[in-house]
Amino acid sequence: MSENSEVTIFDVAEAAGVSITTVSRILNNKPDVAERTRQRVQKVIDELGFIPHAQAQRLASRKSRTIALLFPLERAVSPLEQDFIVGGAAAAGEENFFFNFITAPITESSLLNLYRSAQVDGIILMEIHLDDWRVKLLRDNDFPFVMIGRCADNEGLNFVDLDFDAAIVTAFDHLVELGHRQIGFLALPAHMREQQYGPAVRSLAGYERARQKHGLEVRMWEVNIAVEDMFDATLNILDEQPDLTALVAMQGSPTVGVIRALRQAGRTVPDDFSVVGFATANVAELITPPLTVIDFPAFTMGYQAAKMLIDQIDKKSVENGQILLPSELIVRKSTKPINAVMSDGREG
Amino acid sequence: MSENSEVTIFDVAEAAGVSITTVSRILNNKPDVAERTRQRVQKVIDELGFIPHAQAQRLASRKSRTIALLFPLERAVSPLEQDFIVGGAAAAGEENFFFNFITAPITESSLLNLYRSAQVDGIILMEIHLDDWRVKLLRDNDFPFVMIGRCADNEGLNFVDLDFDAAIVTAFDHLVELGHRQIGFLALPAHMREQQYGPAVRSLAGYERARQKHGLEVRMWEVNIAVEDMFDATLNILDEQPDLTALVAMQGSPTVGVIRALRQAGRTVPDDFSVVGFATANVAELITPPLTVIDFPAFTMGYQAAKMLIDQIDKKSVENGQILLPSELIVRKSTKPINAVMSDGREG
DNA sequence: TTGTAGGCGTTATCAG
DNA sequence: CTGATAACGCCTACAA
Repeated sequence: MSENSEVTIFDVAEAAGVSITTVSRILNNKPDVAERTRQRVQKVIDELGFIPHAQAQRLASRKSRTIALLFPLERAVSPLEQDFIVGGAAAAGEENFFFNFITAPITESSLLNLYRSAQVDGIILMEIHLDDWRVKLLRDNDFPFVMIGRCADNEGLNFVDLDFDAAIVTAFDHLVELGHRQIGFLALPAHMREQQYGPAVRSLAGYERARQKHGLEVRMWEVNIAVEDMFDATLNILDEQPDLTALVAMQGSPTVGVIRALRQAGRTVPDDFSVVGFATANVAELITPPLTVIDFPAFTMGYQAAKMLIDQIDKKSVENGQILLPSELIVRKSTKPINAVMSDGREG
Repeated sequence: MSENSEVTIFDVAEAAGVSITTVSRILNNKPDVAERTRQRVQKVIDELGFIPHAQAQRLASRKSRTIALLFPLERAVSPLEQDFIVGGAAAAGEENFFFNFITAPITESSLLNLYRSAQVDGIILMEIHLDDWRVKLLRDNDFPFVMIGRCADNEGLNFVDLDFDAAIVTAFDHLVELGHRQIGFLALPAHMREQQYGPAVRSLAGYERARQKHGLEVRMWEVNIAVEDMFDATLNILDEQPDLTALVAMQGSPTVGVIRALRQAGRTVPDDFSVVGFATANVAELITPPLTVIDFPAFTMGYQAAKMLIDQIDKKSVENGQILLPSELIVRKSTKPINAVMSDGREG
């Protein structure tokens, strides 16, 4: 194999005694080539170490074979979502697509330019709001994209999302089954709800459903996604409502703050108090005690979103373009039946 | 602004009454254009909503303005390194470079093809071994790249790495200063050392230095990077050497397994036993008690590597191409002076 | 300061 | 099944 990186399709054609058209056909696995010719040319390609020039291919074919994930760094979302990246890249790699990872803040024109400049064939959007300007823009311009998350109206849109509503109901079902009745809900911060951030709104709806389903009182607080804030909030809450025996929290890994506050307040998890969180397996295992959670399959979500997007780009159609992942409860060591607990929070 | 995405440089030239050369000059901020002309043409560009075709630019200019991070998924490295991605992408975005994130397994030819096919202008390599075939290959072919990590011989190479050797010494200094003398070292697994994985080898060297500096006995074990393995190993170690009062661990977040094992063995951290780990702030805060660590600044490392690579590509030279980050000890709640502890591990 | 002309390395169309 | 030839959209000497 030659080391010459300047070999072009012309050189191959000349050396093989065919036209560049034929070489191009072979490069792109077109059917209309004689098997003998194919083999002869392929041999020359290998001998010369010819590698097609990606940019030239993209210019001529008008396809970039590149997708991008828009990852809004500035919103400082939970590290839960980190695995979207890895999952998306893995899927793109399998399909021989390039995976662009973009963290720069996006504007209307920069978003459109991504397509107009032919840099990408499609985009994965995350941090979706119920009424999302990016979604409108891309849909109106008929640009291929897939959402991780979903809007209020998803007609004709492709997405993969977790069923946050059902997830919260599942969490409450679990606690009620363990005998808990005084259960608090730590919702995402108010500004997320106000901005109509999907998970914030839907988890709240789930809470309402769960509450009514089990006839529970309203015990809900909106808390920032940070260990300190979770810690402080929990102390205050215990102070106000010492009869609580369990909490469900949306905030992911910072839920460790809840457990620390409980310990400081003299409540042991899970003996005196149960906690259900929201996290990937990795994080849940780090927390002490290992956290019973609604699983957050970030890798899978990124993976499926990328696959779906590539389908959309290649085939212009997707078999199932709306994947709503069911919530899966993983019971670890932070929840326990209440019957071992007295109403004052001490062991019986 | 027009919405027509089919506007080309020809249309702009025609509408502005200039040649495409002039338009090109303005697009690329070349100096030799009359200010009046520039403004007139710029106005037309805006009015027409012209966006240069990225692939065409790349083909003609022979530059992709794209860098890639090769992230070896199969080796299942610690999640510490996840933030390399975000840091690298942030830096690339600032420099107007595209950031390709590649997780597919790489071969000699696929690595070379990345350059030969003109898909990328440069690469960030991670998981560097002292004698790394990828490094040799890229250096021999004179392809731009930067390492996160470093080889044994780094002559003429660019990298950003943590000083693992010094880091371990720092950790031991801290413990010795607290009065500890029976200190164990949980090294990275043997296969990493055998494969000459940089951090594995260098942390071991650091351990030897620290041991001799302080006149400590050899108390070293190679342990897998997994909570369970850390847990089991710690129980065995405590059984063998009950006089231990502190451990230094290289494994990152799974070090939580050490703390759990200590608790199970009746040792409380930090009252009866001190632990120093290796982790990012995020993870260290999740562990209970919050872990005293050598900080692992993954975001910064990814960021600096990308900046350095882009420097190398643009200017063909780098001012300081070998960044060895000093180790920074962050004292949290998992270490404590020994004088409060009796030799049998109970409080005095 | 501006324009002309010739690539850049492919793919695609249409004849043969 | 194969081959000219014209795009693809832009950049870059070189000339004016």
